[in-house]
Amino acid sequence: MTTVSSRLKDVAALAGVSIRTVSNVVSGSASVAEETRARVQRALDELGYRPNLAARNLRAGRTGLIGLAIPELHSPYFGELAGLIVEAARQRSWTVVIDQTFGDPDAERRLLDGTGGRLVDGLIISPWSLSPEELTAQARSVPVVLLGERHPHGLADRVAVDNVLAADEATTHLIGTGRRRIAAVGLQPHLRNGTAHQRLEGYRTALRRAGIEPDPRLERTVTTLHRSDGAEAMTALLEDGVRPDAVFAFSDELALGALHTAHRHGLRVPRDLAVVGFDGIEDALYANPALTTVAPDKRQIAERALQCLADRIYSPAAGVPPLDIVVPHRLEIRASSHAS
Amino acid sequence: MTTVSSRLKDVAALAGVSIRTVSNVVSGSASVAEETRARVQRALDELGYRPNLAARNLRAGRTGLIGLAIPELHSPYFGELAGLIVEAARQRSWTVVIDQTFGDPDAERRLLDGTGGRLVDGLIISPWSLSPEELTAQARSVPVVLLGERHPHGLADRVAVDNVLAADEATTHLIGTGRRRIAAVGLQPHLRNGTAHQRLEGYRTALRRAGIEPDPRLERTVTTLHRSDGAEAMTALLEDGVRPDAVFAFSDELALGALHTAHRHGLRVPRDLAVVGFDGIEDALYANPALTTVAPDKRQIAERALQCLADRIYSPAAGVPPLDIVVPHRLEIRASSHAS
DNA sequence: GCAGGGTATTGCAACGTTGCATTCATCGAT
DNA sequence: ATCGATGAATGCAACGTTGCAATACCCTGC
Repeated sequence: MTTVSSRLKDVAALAGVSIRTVSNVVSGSASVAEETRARVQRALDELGYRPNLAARNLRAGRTGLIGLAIPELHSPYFGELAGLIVEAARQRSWTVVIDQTFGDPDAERRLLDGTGGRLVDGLIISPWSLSPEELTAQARSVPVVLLGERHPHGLADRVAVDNVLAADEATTHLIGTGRRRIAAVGLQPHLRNGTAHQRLEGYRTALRRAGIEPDPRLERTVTTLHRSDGAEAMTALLEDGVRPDAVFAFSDELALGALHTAHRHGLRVPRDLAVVGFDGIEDALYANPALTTVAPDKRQIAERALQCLADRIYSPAAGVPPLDIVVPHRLEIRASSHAS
Repeated sequence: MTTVSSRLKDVAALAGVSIRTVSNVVSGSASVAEETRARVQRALDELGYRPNLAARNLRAGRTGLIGLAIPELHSPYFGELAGLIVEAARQRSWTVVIDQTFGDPDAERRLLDGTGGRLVDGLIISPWSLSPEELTAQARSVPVVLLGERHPHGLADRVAVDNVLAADEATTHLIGTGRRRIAAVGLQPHLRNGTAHQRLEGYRTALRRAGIEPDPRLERTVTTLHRSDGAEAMTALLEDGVRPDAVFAFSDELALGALHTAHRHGLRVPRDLAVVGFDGIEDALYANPALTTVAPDKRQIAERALQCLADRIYSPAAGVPPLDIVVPHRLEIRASSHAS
């Protein structure tokens, strides 16, 4: 049974050397005689020494923690993304603390301005309810990387897919399968979040290019991006009699909800209705039928975001302008949008 | 624009008082004259003071962090659970650091014995590959709560549903819909994890009670609990010609994978095949058809686990024996298991 | 035999905070 | 007038670690 708590001091006493030498052995940086190192190592093992991170951090001025702020962990997209970020962070010897904002603008603001203490060395935030202006207005105590949100002259790096292009591709694909009455599900005018707006833009662009005038009755607002919202929007679409022959949902969850409602109403997918989602979550692959989706390269999002943080944290050259990193996406075409 | 970093010292200098007085104002514990408090408060605001948590933690011997170790964040069950735990932790002013073990026994061991430093005040772990014996053998540097795993004479508190009972209920429900050839998907003999074993036990008990002798060919092993494993197991079941009329999957993901394969093979659910899952994830509700599932009360799991930690951390009475907390579950009956 | 250069080890100080004890002033009770 | 009690503010020390500089020692080369 190891001791609950032992410090460099205790190890030093046991090994008959100074605290500093033990520290040198632990860090492995300075040169230590082989014999001494062995003796100290034995003492370390015997006492089960574990470094006190609070002390280490106090000394170093760093905590080794980075924050990840996302709207909600239970949604598949953010769950998958968070998993990749935690993994990538571990490779860089960082630990991730996760905060859920639930789309609350105050929570997002609080995290950005660092209220609540200098706990983290950097912050990755997927903003939801803050406008681009607000995101850029804050003074920052730590480097920040924004996920997904566009910010013209921001103070922070940004990593995201090209939402306009991706939405355009998805819509163009649907047009290519012969659809003409394509609904867009996922507008969120109540939020200042720009993502939905960009996807709508891509959707309309694709329609116009094909000579189809966007029909406002086919553009549907949702409260959140959950399955239930997609189900409700689909119900409304069917009841309003606008007779869509396809749905482009701004998230896979919305698409899955729409799919569910379509089935309930006896529609056959993709014969009567094609469905395309956005996010590339794993559920999409196993939906019935398998859901076509725009899949951002999430692994690369995680990687690039951490790379940005690392650069800012370890080389704090104040002059470097914020980066705007566009990660690739792929349109995964599956059964839900095959030609009817 | 606030200063990037200011300490009690700086605030004290600006307000013309001692460091200690500023500390008293910040903590609000000692008595401070109203006029002084106001002046200090103004200085605090002006400098944008944020406490240095490393220093505070070093002094207090606590970090205010708790660890959450789960196999993987991207699976819906753990994503949902993690979200609830993060939320419940915040209500107790704790911050959660998340670790993914990916079922690696070494990773689990490392977390339990505290290698890697005393970062957290407590640990919630959902063990996957460690046997009950190993889980109890470790000396612990911090309080630990186990999720899901049974451990007869453990050193740690445990929070879980009654797996045997829950599996029994699910199987009994299937029998009640007239099924007789009920497959069990999710055995994991390669892991020492007891969960699958308990669910198998409940499954067999229910069969025998109904006078059905368990058929080994209907009991299927999986590598992990992902959708793909469920899909593969279903494929094997169909190809082996054992002709099941129902599937009880030990996780919802397995069930969704099985559902997917069943559809591909032209089986109609629930007419030709009934499917029941386990975990109560949100996808289950929106599957086609909606998936019957055994839903543990996840919110209560999160609450009780944190309550255990709080008790151990704040009242470290060494004598209190480990608790074994059974949280309720509900069998959510949906279309996937309606009578054929 | 001594300068010069390396290796091995050490002590001191500091990171920013808070517990404890102390100081000083004020006020009411004796 | 004196004492004790109370309120307000402060100084000191310590939490455990590591950067820096200093020390002591040994070896090589002239």
